[in-house]
Parts: sequence; structure tokens; C-alpha cells
Amino acid sequence: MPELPEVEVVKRSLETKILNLNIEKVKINDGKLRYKVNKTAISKLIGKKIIKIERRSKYLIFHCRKNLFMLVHLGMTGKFFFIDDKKRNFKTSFYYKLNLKKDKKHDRIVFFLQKNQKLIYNDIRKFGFIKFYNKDNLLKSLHLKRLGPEPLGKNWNLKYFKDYILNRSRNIKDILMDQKFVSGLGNIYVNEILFSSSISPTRQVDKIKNFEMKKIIKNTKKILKNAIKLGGSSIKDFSSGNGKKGDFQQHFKVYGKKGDCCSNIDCRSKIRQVTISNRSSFFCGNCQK
DNA sequence: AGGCATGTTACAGG
DNA sequence: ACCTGTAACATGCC
Repeated sequence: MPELPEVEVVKRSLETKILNLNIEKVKINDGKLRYKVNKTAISKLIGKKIIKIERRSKYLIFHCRKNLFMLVHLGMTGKFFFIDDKKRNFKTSFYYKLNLKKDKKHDRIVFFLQKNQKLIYNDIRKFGFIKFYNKDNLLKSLHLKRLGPEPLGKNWNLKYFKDYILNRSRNIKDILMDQKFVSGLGNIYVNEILFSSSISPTRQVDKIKNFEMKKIIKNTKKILKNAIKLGGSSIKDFSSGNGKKGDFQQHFKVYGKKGDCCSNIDCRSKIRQVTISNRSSFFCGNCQK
């Protein structure tokens, strides 16, 4: 999935494309996403416009008028494609090239917008979802109500970190991936954050010192901001709303680098891969303690 | 063929 | 009620 930086990039891209365009029609090719798409609810979009797009953690919140909110999670392989049918040269468009490959069959939902514009929700594995809320029940939804602070926000700080891990015994990787502790990080970025903080993913949280927590917080913000700036990562399935792929993956230092030499200049160790809580963890056993 | 993949949630057990 | 770990979801790739 797209983790926080990827979702942020998608959000910014969509903002430039679909805001204030009337939704004329919605076509459901396959509504069996993580949750079945509610046909009655989605049809309420017709005749309305998206007036604002917000990101919370890895969720996108589309604001419509008349107290209608569309909550989207991209799961592991959800993507948005935007097509301008009017002015594109179809045969040279990104989407046309993509169709020649294999993605077209995973177009699950198509939103037809005014001026021959189309927004497509494409999701190979169907772990993503689209749900509808009103203002009162959106934040109370099971998805949003228990989310911890945003990693780029001021509420995710040393005091919060210390208080949260009191009386808890888990490894640091687990807790950084826990959306109740901090919301928006996933497996890739947590691997990168721990490498740049020189902390082993298996370290128990009660053994993390204050200066290390500070380092984690600082590196998290740095890495996320840089990833957003570079347009996110594109592992296999991510691309932003306009079909461009991000460049951050070229900056990975450990994720997917099993067997490669550690990127720290004075280190000759090889990156190791172990499984922690059922997820792959990549780290340097020499640099990360 | 089998294992792995950017995530979240329901569930079971403590 | 809280905390933690595990399995499940669907599809493609190596």
C-alpha cells in the first residue's frame, strides 16, 4: 500500500484534477472490494462535486456538498487514474499504454466527470475500500476513531512517545507500525526509519532511550517529507493520480536490499532480512543495535 | 507449486 | 475493558 507519503501525493494530484467537477455518472465494474460498495450511497455522488480532499493517515476523505463524505483506503494495491478524454491523444496517453499491459481489468469503479473527464479506481487485490459517511459518523467510524497522531504533526512528540510505551512490552518495529500509536507508517518506511536511527527492529520499546526516541521522531519526519517531495515510492503497484510513479524507492537504504552492502560508508556488513510480526524486516546487524 | 507482497480488522486468548 | 498475536481477505509475480 501506499503508506502516508504515497497517499499524500495522490491527494495532491487529485486536488489539481477533480475538484469542483460535477460527477455525472458512476460505473461499478466490481464492487466487491474490502467492503462491498454501497450502490445507494455511491449514487448520491451524481450531480455533486468534490469540493475538498483531505488525507488522514493513509485514508483519503473526499468532501462533497450536502453533508456527504467519501472515505477511501487504497489497501495494498489501490490506485487512482485520471483521464482527460477530451484533449488527450488516446494512443499516446499513459492510460492507453497501461491498457496494453494488464491493469485495465482491475478498474473497479469509474467516476464520469463533466467535460469528458474520468476518475478510475483500480485495485488489483481489492484490499482497498470506498465508504460513505456524513459529518457526524465519519470521525466515529471504526477506521478513523482509533487512529493515533499524524507522524508529521506536533502531537507526535517525545512526551507522547514516552507515555505511550510505558508498561508496554513490544518491539519497536511493531509499535511504529501500530496505527494507534502513530498513524500513517507502514512496513517500508518503518524499515527505513529504524535504519537511519541505528535501532534494531527487534529492540523492545522499554529499552529505547530518550535520545533514541527523539532520533526516531526526527528521522520519521525527515524521511516522510523527503518521500513526499520525491513523489512517493512505487514498488509494484503504486502510482499517483496522474499516473506518474514516485522516485523515493531509489532512496531506500534497507527495504528490499537483502544481501546488499550496508550503505553506511564505514560498514561492510550485509543487509539482513528477518520476519517480525509476519512482515519482512530489513536491517544492518552492525549499524542497528 | 509455494512463498511472498506497500494493510487492516475480527477474533481468540491472556 | 485492555493488550497482544494470528488468520483472513484477493491477486499476481518469482
